[in-house]
Amino acid sequence: MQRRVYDCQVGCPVESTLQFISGKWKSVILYHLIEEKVCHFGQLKRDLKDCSTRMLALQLVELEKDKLIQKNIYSEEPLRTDYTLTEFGATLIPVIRAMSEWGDRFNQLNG
Amino acid sequence: MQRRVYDCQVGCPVESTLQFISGKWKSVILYHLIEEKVCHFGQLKRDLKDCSTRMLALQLVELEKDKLIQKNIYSEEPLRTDYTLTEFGATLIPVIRAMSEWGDRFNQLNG
DNA sequence: CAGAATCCCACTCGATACTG
DNA sequence: CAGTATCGAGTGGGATTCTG
Repeated sequence: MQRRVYDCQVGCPVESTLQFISGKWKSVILYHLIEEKVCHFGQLKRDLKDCSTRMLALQLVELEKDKLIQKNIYSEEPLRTDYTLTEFGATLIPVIRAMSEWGDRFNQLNG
Repeated sequence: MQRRVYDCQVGCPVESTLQFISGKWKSVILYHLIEEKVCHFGQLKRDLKDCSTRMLALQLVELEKDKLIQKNIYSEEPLRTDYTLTEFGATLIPVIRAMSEWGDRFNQLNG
């Protein structure tokens, strides 16, 4: 689950952005976090039907490393965790929003 | 270079969008086409420094299959081709724009 | 519930060489 | 110039099992 290496010396802004959101499920995860504010692991697991447990965990780790999301652990039984956007992650809202709006329109036109 | 399989029955709009732009270099190619209107193969090759010839060709084929871009062939010597956005491809401009704007801001703040 | 660890195959994708 | 063809190493990522 390496982040892709884009050459950002040349300063291509799209490549810069991709470094953060190009992971297989990252933008979908961010989308759900934007819509639902707070998400548990199992909930994301259900939302992302085709994403394996392993993949979900890996993507969450990377998003957290990149400071886009924050993981909150509650030491209860049973174990409980949730994820929220950080302030930095929230700066991506316009990007994710643009993607979801395009997808919504596409879905409307194509059933 | 398969397009990724996201479950779009559930209608996640972000997944719908990703079906079109999640290829490794697709959004970067679209970005250059938006900025420069018309691009030749060799020009894109130079712009996308870390993208191999093979990858560039594959991504262009997929973008064309998806009707996002149009390939125009001129039977001259030497061979000449160029690529432009289709109308459908142009509907993605807000998405790509959002990505490039975020990347611009990020690059400013981080050198 | 929320993940980490292992296994392992299919596919990705770069390098190289070739074509019209 | 604008690609295609072939080869092969590397890894992405699913399935499964295990832990606290």
